[in-house]
Amino acid sequence: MKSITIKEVADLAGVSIKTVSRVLNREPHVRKNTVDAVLSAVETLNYRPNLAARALASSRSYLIGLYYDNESIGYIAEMQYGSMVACRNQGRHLLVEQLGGAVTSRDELHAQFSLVRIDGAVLTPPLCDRQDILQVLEELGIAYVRIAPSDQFERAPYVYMDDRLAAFEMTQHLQSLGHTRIGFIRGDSAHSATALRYAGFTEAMQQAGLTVQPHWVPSGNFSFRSGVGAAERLLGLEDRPTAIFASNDDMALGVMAVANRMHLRLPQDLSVAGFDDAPIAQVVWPQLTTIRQPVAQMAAAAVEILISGGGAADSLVRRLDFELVVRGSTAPPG
Amino acid sequence: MKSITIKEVADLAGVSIKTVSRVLNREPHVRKNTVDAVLSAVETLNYRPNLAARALASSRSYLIGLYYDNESIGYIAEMQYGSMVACRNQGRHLLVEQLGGAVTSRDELHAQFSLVRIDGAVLTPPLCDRQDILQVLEELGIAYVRIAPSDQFERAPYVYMDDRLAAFEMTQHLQSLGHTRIGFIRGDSAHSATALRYAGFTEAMQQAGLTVQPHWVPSGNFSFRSGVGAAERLLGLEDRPTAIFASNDDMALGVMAVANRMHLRLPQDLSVAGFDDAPIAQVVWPQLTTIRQPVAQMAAAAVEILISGGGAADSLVRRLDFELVVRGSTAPPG
DNA sequence: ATGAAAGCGCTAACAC
DNA sequence: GTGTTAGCGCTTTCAT
Repeated sequence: MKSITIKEVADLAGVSIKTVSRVLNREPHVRKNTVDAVLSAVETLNYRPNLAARALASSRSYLIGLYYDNESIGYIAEMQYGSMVACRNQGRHLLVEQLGGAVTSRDELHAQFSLVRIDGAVLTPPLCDRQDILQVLEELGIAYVRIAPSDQFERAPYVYMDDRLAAFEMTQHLQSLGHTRIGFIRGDSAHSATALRYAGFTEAMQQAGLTVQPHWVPSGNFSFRSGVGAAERLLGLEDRPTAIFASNDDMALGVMAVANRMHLRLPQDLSVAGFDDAPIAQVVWPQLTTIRQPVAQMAAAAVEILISGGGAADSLVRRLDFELVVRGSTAPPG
Repeated sequence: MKSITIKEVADLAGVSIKTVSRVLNREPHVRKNTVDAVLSAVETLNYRPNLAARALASSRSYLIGLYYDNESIGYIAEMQYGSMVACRNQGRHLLVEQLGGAVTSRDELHAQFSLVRIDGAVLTPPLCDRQDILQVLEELGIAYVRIAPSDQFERAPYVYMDDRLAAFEMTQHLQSLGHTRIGFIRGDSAHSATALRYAGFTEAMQQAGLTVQPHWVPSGNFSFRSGVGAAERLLGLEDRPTAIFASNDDMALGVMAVANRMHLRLPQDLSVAGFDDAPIAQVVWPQLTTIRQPVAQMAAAAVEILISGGGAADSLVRRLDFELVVRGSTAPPG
């Protein structure tokens, strides 16, 4: 499987290999004629540069690493899709690695990042907040972009969406339907999104002059089961809410399960809203009103920042827009 | 970011770089003493070989590619997880690429596989049956392992699970609960699994002396919506079945949605069974009885075959075991 | 059992 | 604008 090298292309085009290299890397100062000759030689020979050789010579690998440690399979998959497409568009390739409990010591992290010299790393939550990882990457001089980090915003480029505003708008949606007794299920307090979404909720409630009853704001941990628990508490109350806004879809599904079991009709007897737009949201009946996160776009933006290699300071932070998706699970009370 | 090279290790260990290379590659004919000296030098310098250099010199890349084109996000994610872990265990890294409608021409496929010279490819369904891809890989001399291919079994190594037997056992499970009127929803006929699962179903029915009513065997396409359609037909019948076996979970959920809407109680009025054990299966109420596919294990096995580089002919095919997962959605009729 | 030398295919630095 | 030369860090081949 002898493959074509730059030398053969140079010979065919009647130029030196350096010129071929120039053309391939889109360097300036090459005559149009020469460029054409080289490109046509590339074409006829069906030449593809050898990535390993390139990497060795230029100490760039043309590989971008996506690192995750997240139980939500759909979230990761969408991240991967977004970053993969962005990589492809930029002539890069995507390396995917899970960085779980197993890889924790500094040495292991070093090994992880030294073996393949990726050109840049995309860190998804919750890895984006792991100090040890950030530090190792900085020590190794590997560029990284964080997705939805929760602090140290100055430290490195990042992309995010406005969780607070999204929760605010969802709450307003419920209010606009006529709900005043609105329950809210908080998520895992370790996630930064939890505080933001809760803030958006309370803000909308206050702005509408509605009280946030403490017993209408149970805490879950983003799991289906925790949604069930929270819903049992909420729906067991005498003055139970007419709408429940769960801060993610899994918990919202827990609420729906409990409501079904209690023979509450959805959405007449109870409106339910979620957050994430997980695939399941369209599968349940009624379909779940939720917030669509621009997950794939965030990943793509991260890759783009990485490849553009810094650039202007204002391009180092990218906010992407969410979308309020109204489906059948929310309706006027009564 | 000057990193440590093999030269420095050799100097510290007092040997030549070739000897270091031997130790690192576990080549024979090195004295125990020398090995120890090298390893300790590696340790103290915290040396990591440069993948690009290795790849260039040895024309191996230490990269495994996982290729997919599948709408089921959970399936892919699990595949990725399985192959990633296997890669990590073998000192390889995983490259993930979607090969959708966009990449179709022979030239594009060539480009796709020539740019990064992966050591091997894992082809997931439905890519495992794409002739053009197989051919390009063969032309380029890239080893590949197919997951659950539907034909040309002699052509290359593959891993699979026994869909027919799984469907057979699920049908027997329903029969053992006392069901005799069992509906079956077929999947997309383009998928090889469809015929296999249907065969398992009919076989179990015949073996139990039960008739397979043609109007009890509607076809879907593996989507939730198609499950809804099929269920509407089945449950609208006068002599409707007491149990429905949908050939994947998404369609089973469609059945459950229709049953709920018709105020049928699950599982008393209707037993529902699925196939796949998607995450959703545990989220719905009642939880879905289904078949757990060894998705991650199949991917891991594929990577292992790839890395072991062929070996004995009988190691080129690996069958992995499914698991019948009985949950709340199936029960005796009545 | 170990080492010296010659590349792998490309880019960087410098000539011209 | 274009070419020449010297590596990048490793493995391979062939000596010893």
